Amino acid sequence: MELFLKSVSALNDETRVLILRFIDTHGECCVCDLQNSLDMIQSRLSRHLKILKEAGFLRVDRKGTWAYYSVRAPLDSFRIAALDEIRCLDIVLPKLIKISETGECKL
Amino acid sequence: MELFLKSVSALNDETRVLILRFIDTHGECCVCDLQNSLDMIQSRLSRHLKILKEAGFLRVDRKGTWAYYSVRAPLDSFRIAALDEIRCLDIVLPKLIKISETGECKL
DNA sequence: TCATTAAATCAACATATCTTGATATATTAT
DNA sequence: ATAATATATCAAGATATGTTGATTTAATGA
Repeated sequence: MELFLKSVSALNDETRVLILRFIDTHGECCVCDLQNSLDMIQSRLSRHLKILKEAGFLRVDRKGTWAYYSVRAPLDSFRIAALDEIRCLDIVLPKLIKISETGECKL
Repeated sequence: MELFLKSVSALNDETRVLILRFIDTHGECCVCDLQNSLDMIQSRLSRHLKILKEAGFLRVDRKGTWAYYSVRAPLDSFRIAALDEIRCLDIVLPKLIKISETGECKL
């Protein structure tokens, strides 16, 4: 029950659904690119990424000071079903802004 | 997005997961039997049944003063996946107490 | 009509969750 | 070591959600 509710409560927020959809669409993203792309302040984004990670939807790969988040694999059947549903949602997805690669990332 | 979040937030409560699992296991139940079986006060139960119904998981069939709730059919793929997951949860399920049929239902 | 009963709704309070700005931690470069 | 930067965490306030007891609504039967 606990694990199920952890998954469900992670999905129970419009911001997190957007983040999950964004990373699922664009693949591995670092936090500063997510900040720019999604126009979210850092503490807010960091909080939601943590919740999605602890609920089993995302994984992190740290390279130096950067943290790259991507969809965890493999996912169990329920999380796959949830992600499938999220892929079908009619969301206006912001463009990916890759500032991290140009070295302009100064937030 | 709205509909998805409505489904998800309906699942985001231990009480409602229990109710859904109980009705899924025992089939159509009237509110007073649910009160007795699950040992919940009436307003609490009524609230959660309403949320599960509006999220598309349950349907109601009224017969006189009684209201019989059952799992709605057909369910879409996401709700089916959620229900499948709930069926696998290790829950201590209370016994069904059918007071409505013996006419002892006086709460 | 009036009383009874099942179920729904309301109001008040308690608890949980989200947002923000400030602070802390950790890594890299000078 | 020091400074700068990326990310994480904390504290405070605002909003949402759950619980309870009281009230309302609707159907039945005397």
